[in-house]
Amino acid sequence: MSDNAAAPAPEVEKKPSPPPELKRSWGDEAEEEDDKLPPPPSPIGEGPSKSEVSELDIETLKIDESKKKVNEFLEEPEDSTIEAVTTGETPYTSAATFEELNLSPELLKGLYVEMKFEKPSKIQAISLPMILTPPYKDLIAQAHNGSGKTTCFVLGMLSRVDPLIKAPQALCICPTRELSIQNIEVLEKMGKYTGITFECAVPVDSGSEKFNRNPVFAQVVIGTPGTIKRWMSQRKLSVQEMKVLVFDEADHMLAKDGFQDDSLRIIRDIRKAQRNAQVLLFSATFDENVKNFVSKVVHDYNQLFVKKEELSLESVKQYKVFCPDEQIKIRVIGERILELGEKLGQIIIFVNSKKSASMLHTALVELGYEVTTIHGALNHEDRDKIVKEFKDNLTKVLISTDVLARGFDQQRVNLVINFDLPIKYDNTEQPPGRRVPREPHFEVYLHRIGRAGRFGRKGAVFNLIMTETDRVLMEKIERYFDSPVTEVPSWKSEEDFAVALKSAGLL
DNA sequence: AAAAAAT
Repeated sequence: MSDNAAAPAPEVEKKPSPPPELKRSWGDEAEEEDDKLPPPPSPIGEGPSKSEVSELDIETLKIDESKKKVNEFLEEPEDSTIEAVTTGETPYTSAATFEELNLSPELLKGLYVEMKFEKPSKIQAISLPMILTPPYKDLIAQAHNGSGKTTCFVLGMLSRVDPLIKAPQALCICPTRELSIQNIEVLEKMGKYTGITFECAVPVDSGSEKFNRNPVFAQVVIGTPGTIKRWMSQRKLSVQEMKVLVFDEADHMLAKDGFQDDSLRIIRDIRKAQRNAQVLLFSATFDENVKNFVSKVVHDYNQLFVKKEELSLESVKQYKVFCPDEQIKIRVIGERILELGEKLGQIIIFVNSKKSASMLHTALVELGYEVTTIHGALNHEDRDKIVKEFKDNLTKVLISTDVLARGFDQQRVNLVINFDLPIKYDNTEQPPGRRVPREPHFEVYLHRIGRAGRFGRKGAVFNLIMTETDRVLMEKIERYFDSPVTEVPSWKSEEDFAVALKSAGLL
């Protein structure tokens, strides 16, 4: 099951010595540490960029006097990107240090020693008091990609668990098995000294999952909707002691074309047993529709939002390349980008369909490039293996469907390629026969490019534009985020790509 | 028409 080896809580150690300067180049790191992740660039949570760190000085949150009031965050003006709305009488004070949060010494040790955190990142400073202060209100929290959302809710879950109660008390639901596993790994690390038990609720391939699995005693459960629902309906997962329910990628989990039905059902069942269970919704994106809907799902809630124009597009340099046909798109990837080989970090190439993934995989392999591919039609074992190889830096180029668009965290990825632009398919309620012009999927676009430039590192995206439709989609994306995408003048020019990557800080 | 999860 999990980490039960509760070491007798040693003294919480003093903060670790200041982190190494992060001036070394990406390539250097990759060569030196084939096996390990490079050290995080900053000790601040999953922290903001370095520049942000130095000026980060979180002030007291305003106490809301009336029913519902908007607190513009009292950061330096240029830094005031997070807007908080609180309800009720509870005053919240932004946490400048982890000590202020009344965490257990064991949990603090995990933060300092295992996670190498020094003080809360901005989103953590603001959201953690809201999560941890009674009465435990629901929360809708939006924050930038790679800004430390995961650590927020993992820390939230760990600190709300009563170590003495050996039953599930916190549940986190994620859209994919990959994200569930990743989140479990964070929880394991952060909670290492707490002795809090956990289990990952994702489907397993073969017969290893017996007909009659044992009831879950783990205190924290993280997994995908189907498996969690099954465990609940089979009475293997008790919700009697449930205190916290987290939805990672909450906008997708509650979207009609996402996991809305499953999610609502799980919320309902938990609330039936525990009326006051706290519901936490986290995502980098909440479009207006979803925002409206989710506000009906949560009860008395606080919220944190970021303007879409300010959502993480700064650290990732965006490019578009016009390619006459599909063959050229493939050649651009091979001859213009993958040729640069060792000079680049890891790369994810996003496609819109499994078919597209297989096609591209075959084509690139035929051209002699080493790539691996992941999508939902592979068996679970293979998926896990491909992700593990990529995370261990054993493979450099990963072709993926949107299964990895959200949340996937691999710090060495600094380049994303959109072989296909993300499209919305849910043009629902159209009169028959009427074709609606294709819309880009803005949220997916943002999530995809958020795979590069994690933690304020440099990153770039190449959007391969082939048809007139692509061109229009690209324009809409630029307009939506109010962020121009630089054109690579000619797909034929190696120089043009080198210039682009240099300017993005990757070469 | 897509993807994902799972039945």
